[in-house]
Amino acid sequence: MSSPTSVADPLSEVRHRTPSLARSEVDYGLLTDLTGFSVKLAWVLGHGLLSRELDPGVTPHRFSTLEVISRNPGLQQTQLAAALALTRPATTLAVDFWQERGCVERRKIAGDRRLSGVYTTPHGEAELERLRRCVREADLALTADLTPEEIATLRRLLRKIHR
Amino acid sequence: MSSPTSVADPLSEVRHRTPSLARSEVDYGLLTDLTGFSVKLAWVLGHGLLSRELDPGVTPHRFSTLEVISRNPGLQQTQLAAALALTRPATTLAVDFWQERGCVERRKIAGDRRLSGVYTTPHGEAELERLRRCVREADLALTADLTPEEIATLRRLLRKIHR
DNA sequence: TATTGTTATACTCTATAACTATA
DNA sequence: TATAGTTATAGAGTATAACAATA
Repeated sequence: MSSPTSVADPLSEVRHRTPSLARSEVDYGLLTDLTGFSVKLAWVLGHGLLSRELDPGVTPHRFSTLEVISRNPGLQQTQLAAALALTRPATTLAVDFWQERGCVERRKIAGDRRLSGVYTTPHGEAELERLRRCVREADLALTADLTPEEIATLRRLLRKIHR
Repeated sequence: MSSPTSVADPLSEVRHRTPSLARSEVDYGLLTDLTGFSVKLAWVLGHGLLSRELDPGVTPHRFSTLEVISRNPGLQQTQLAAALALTRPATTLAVDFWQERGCVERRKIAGDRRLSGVYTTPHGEAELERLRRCVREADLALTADLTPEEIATLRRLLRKIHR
C-alpha cells in the first residue's frame, strides 16, 4: 500500500493545481467541447504527477531522452533529435545534462570523425531503472480512476491521433 | 471543402514535426507503454495544429483566457487565475495582451476599489467568434481519424482523468 | 495585518544563427 | 559545398518577490 496519512495523495494534490472543468465555478464555454482541451488538461495533470515523482532537475522530457538513449545504444545525436523532435542544440544540452551526471557517454565513431554515438553507462542504467519505477508509478496514478479495459481503449484512441 | 492542392494537409504537416512511436526507427522502450506519453504526443500534435490555425501571437493559452473572460463577464483576475491555473502576474500580462488589442477592458468594481472586473468589448467578441472557428477547425483536424463514437469515448475517458 | 493587482527580476526552455571540424 | 555537433545569443513563458493601493 502507499504511505500513510502524513503524506497527501499525490493525485489529488496535483489535481488541485490543475484547471478543472468540473470543479470550477467558472464557465469554460467552448473549451468544454474541445477534445484538445481535455488532452491538455490530462497532459498538465500527468506532467505534474511525473515531475513530482522524479528527482529535482530530472524533467519528464529528460527522462525520455535517457530512456531512448538506453534503448538505442550508439544513437547519433541527430537521430536522437529526430526521435524526440528536439533541435540539435537542445539535444547537445540534454546529452550534456546526463553526461555531467555520469549517466551517458559520447563515443567517437570510427570512419567519420564528425559523428559520435551516445551510450548509457552502467551507472546510467542503474539510475534509469530507478527512474523507470517512478515513471510507472506516476502513470498508474494518472490512470487510477480507469479500469484496465478503459486504459487500453484510451491508449488505442490516443494512438490513432498521434500514431 | 478545404482548400485545394496548393496548401498541404495541416494534420500531416504538423505530424511530421511531432515524435511518433509508429513511424520512427528508434525504440522508445518504456515510453511506448505509458498512457502519459501518449497523452503528451497527442497534446503536442493538438497544440501544433491549433497554433498553426490561430493568428501569430495568439497562443492556445491566450485563446482560453479570452474565452473564459467572455463567458464570465466581470470576472476578477484572481478568479481568472484560479480557473486557468495561472499566477497573478501571468494573469495581469494575459489581460494586458487582450486589452492592448482592444478585446477586453478592466472596470472598477464599486464598493472595493482594489478589485476590477474584466469584460470583453464588442470588438473582442467579434474577434473571439472568428478565433472560435479556427479552434473548432483545429480540433476537428486533431480527431479526423476517429469516428464520432470514438471521440465521445475518448472525451469521456480523458474527463475521468482530469475531471 | 491581509488582499488585489502591478512591477521587477530571474530562471528555464527553446529557437536561430554562427562557428568548428570534418567530409 | 555539405554535414555533425557545439557555442552564443535572444526570445517566450513562467515563477518569485517586492511594491502600491486599499481594506
